[in-house]
Order: sequence, then C-alpha cells, then structure tokens
Amino acid sequence: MSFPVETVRHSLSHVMAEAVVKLYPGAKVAIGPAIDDGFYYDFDLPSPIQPDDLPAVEKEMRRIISANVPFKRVEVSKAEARDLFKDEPYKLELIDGLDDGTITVYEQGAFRDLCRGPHVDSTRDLRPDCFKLRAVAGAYWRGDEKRPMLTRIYAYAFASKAELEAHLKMLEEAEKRDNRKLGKELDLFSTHEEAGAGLVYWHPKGGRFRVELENWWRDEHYKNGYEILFTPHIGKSWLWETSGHLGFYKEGMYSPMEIDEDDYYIKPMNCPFHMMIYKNGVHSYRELPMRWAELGTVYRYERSGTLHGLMRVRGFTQDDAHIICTPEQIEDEIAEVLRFSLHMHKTLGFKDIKAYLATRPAGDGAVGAPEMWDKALESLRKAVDAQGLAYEMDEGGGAFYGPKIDLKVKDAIGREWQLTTIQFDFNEPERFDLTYVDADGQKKRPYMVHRALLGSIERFFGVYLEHTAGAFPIWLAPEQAVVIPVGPDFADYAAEVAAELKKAGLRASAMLSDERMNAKIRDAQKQKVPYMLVVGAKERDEGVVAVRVRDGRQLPAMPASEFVGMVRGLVEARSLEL
RNA sequence: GCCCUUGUAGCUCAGUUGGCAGAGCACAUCCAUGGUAAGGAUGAGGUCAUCGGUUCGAUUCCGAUCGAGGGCUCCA
Repeated sequence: MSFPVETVRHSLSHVMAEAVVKLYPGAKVAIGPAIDDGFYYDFDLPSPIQPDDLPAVEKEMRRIISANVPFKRVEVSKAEARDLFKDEPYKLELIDGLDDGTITVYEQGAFRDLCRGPHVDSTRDLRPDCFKLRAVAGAYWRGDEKRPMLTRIYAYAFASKAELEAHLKMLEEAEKRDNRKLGKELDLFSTHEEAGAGLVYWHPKGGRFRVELENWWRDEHYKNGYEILFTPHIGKSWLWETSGHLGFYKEGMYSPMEIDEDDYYIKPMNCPFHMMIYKNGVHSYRELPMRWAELGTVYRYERSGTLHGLMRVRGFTQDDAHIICTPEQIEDEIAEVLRFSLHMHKTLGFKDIKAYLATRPAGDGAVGAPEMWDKALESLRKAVDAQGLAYEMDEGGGAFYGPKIDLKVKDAIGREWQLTTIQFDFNEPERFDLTYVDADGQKKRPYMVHRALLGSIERFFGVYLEHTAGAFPIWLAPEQAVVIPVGPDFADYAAEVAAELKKAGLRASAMLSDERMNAKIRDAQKQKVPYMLVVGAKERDEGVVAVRVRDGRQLPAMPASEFVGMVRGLVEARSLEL
C-alpha cells in the first residue's frame, strides 16, 4: 500500500526521533512535522549534536526501518497522556494546549509520540533510500525567541529514490547559480562587512546591467501611462507620524538624525513622499487615474542573521509606483497593473507565473470598512481571472491596510520567487487626507494602490542571476561581444573591429593581452559573454569576423557591420535567444 | 538577536598532533607566430579575522569580540 508523501515524511520524522532518543539518552522531543521537501524534528539535547553525527543517526534510522515495526495508534484521555509523557516537558505543554477529550498517541517499537497522525502502517512502508538528513539548526520552541532554543534536524524525504536524487541535483544546481558566487565570478557586485552589512556595491559590469534594465523600465512606464518621480531620501518625523510608519513600522526604520533640532528619518518606503506631491494641489476626477512611479532607494533594518546576498539587504531600490484613482476606476487599474506586470516578466523570460491573493487579516487591527475590502478583493480576483492566471488564496495574509496580490515566477530550475506585489492601501489616503473633486463638485477620497513589479532592483538582480546562471540575454549582457585575435599579428584588426562595434553602440572590446587564443575563449566563456568574434588572416583579408556564440554554435563569417545589425535587431526585440 | 558551523594570499582551498606558512587561479616581467574552453619560465603577494590567556614558544590549545554560512512560518 502506498501512502501520501506527507505521511511518509511524518512517519520518518518519528523514526528519526526514535533514533535520536536512543543515541542521545535524555534527549527531550518537541515537534516533528513534514515540510515541503522532507521533514524535521526539534529536540532538546543533553549534549550538542554536530553535522558529523548525522550519518550515525541515519544509520540507526535505517536499522529501525529494516526491523519492520508497526506504527500503533492508541487513544488515551488527557490525563493518561499527561502521565505517559510526564518526562517530556514539551509534550506536556502541547497536551495542555489541546481540547479535552481523546488524544492520539502513536507507537513504533519502544518509541511513543503524541501525534495526530496519520502514519504508515509499518516501517516496512518506509524506504531507506528515499531520505537524507540535511542539517542541524537552531530553532526556538514554538518559533518564539523568548522560549528555549532547540536543536532542529532537517531531512529531505521523497516518495521515491529518483525524486530524492532529482531534488538533490536541483540543490546542487542552485548552489552553482548562487547569486553571491556569480556576483564574485562575474565581477558584478560586492558587499563589504567592514563598511556595513546588507549594503550592495554595484561594480561596472553590474552597473551596465542595471542601467540597461532601468532604461527599459522607464521606457515601459512612460509607454504605459506612468509618470516618473524623484523624492528625497530623508524626511522629518512629522511625515512618518502622519503616514503611521512611526507607529506600525518603527522597528524597520533606522534611528533618526537631528537636523536643526528636528528628527529626520531615512526612508524605508516611498509612499509618504508621493502623498506629499499629490497633496501639493487640488485634483479633479478628470486627472485620475494618476500613476506615479519611482526607482526609490529605501533603507530598512533587517536583523543581521536574515541578510542574504542580494536577496535580503538593508538598502535597496524599489521599482515602486502608486496609483491614485476613483473607486469606479479601481478594477480597470488593477487589471492594467497585472497586464503590465506580466508583460514585463514575459519580456524577461519568465513563463510560469502564479498569483497569490491575500485577504483581510483576522482581528480588529485592519483599517477600512469591510465592504471596501470586499470590493477590493473582488477587483483583484476579477483581474487575475481576466489574465487567465492560476491563483491561490492566502486567507488573512493581507497587510492591515489592505488586500494584495503577489506574483511569483518560476525560475529555470523550478524555484518560485516573489517579484510583484500589488497592494491596496486604505490607510494612507485617509491619514494624508487625500481628496479629489468629483463631477458633482464634492470632495471625495481616492483609492490608492502600491505596486512594485520587480520588487527591488537588487533582489531582482539576484533572482535573475540565479535564473539565467549569469548568461544574460543580449540586451542586458554587461559585455555583448569580445574580439579575439588568433595571434598578435591580428591585434590591429581586432582593435579596429572592436572600435567599429563600440562606435555602433555595442558593448564590446578587443582581448589584446598576450594570452593564447584558447585561453581568451575560455575566459570569455566563463564570463558568459554572448559573442566571441575570432579574427585571423582569413578574416582580416576578407574584412569579416568569425562568430562564436556563447552556447558553442559557430555562425557563418560576416562583416562587422552585419554583426552589428544582427545584435541591434536582437536588442531591439529584447530577444532571449542569441 | 538566538542555535549550529565557520574565518589561512585578490579568489578557491591545503596544512601545521604547538617550533618563525603552502598550492592552483588571478597579478607582474620575460619567452612563445597561436585558428575556437587553460603554452612556458620567473617573480611579487599573508602580523594564518581581532584582542586576551596558557606556554620557553600560538596561526595551531582556551576565552572573548567582530564577520560570514546554514537555520529560527511549517504546529502534537
């Protein structure tokens, strides 16, 4: 009989607990659920466990599995359960949190665990080659940093050996594409601990990518009815008190600096500044919708342990925009943002895109009348449907100020990344008292939506690096072509060709060092340069270039001018192919 | 911030069971007439993260500090 993979994972976690308790007498067990790619179990151990100790645990688990012991389900009363687990403080706490009535306990061999189940019938239903212990990590009891730190052992587990191996292979591939690794190898960016963690330095090649990306981003925004703003990096406490950030987002903001006896804060968000621009005048319904975008650099406090390459940083540039419109326009505006977002993602080469709709959080912390939330959510849902997007609901996952849609894209090795977020805001228009004059001459409150399509330029760069493994499409490649002379005799011709390409606006250079041609090709390949133009006697005499493509293809020899035309065509089309 | 791991040349990493430190790549100089993924030689480069302790002697052992990596939602 076969069981759902979650059941197998959960049963394996019990087997691991049995093994750990046996190998570490006195270990207290906490919880051990199935997770996306396996399972974990939290322990309070009498002595620390090291990664080196994991093989021994694995071995013991395999022994238990091969012993073919049944999983027995036992029903007990709360009092009985308390007695059974009298030596397990964490289990006792869990038992206290349960409703009165029947409690289930699962036993396999000598090991007994408080558990809702279900489980496999017997360890015979578990496969010794479908799991692998991954790592030990710290985790707070119940995720609460005020509670004790437990030792968590993570494991991968799948229904078949093939799936486990495929997963391990994906992880290996992910490691090769790690944005921090590629950032170094391709000389794109760096971070400097001595100068401040989580702050990104863009090198010349990263800068090329960014400039091309941002130019495209601005063009597309103008084409799609946006105006582009620039706003300050700091603002007086009045601004943040008005926006409410000092109330609900203070822990994400840096300490203020004093200027002329006033407190100024570095901005963690751009919206209050956009609100100020809106408030600068009286607005008619005829002006709406207003779509205001900004590549706005913000600084947010992230705890040191959470910083990670380009993916989580303390200073970053959001591709932010705020849309201010009438209630009647909101549905079309949301649909438009979604369409625009999909257009951007598809241009960048993401094909598999999924939406997540987050609704009103539970409790009374949320602002805005329930019917506003309902209307907003309805327009989000309609927009997603209109685009034919698959979506999932995230009940209660909205911010306190409004519901949202997040878009996640799937990358080349199957991982999902959240890029776009589209969020209603019922809070700030109220706080800043935004109004417009409607057709009937009455002042009314507009709707406001925040949106970021790429999220932040830094994070997007990280995601895109991992998606493309650094092999950027031609329009974003920091260096589009290199000219490689076969030998020193052809250096002049190579320089001439490179000059022609540069003059035509291509990002190109000649490799004129005294390395051998083979070494230059290898370097260019490693740098993921799209085109290598090899020139020797034949090419010089005929006035052509031999084109080697990054993927190993060899194009027919062509004059440099023809190569320029070809590249221009690909850039113009934002082609993903070379 | 907390738990585990970790910190040796610009990069990737050896190594020293305590006796003044090594390789490859990159860099510099020289040699090399070379056709699609590394030609050769020589050289320069490190207060072995920082501070303190133990010791005749510490990069190595111990402690602290700073940084980095993995984790801290997944509910019996």
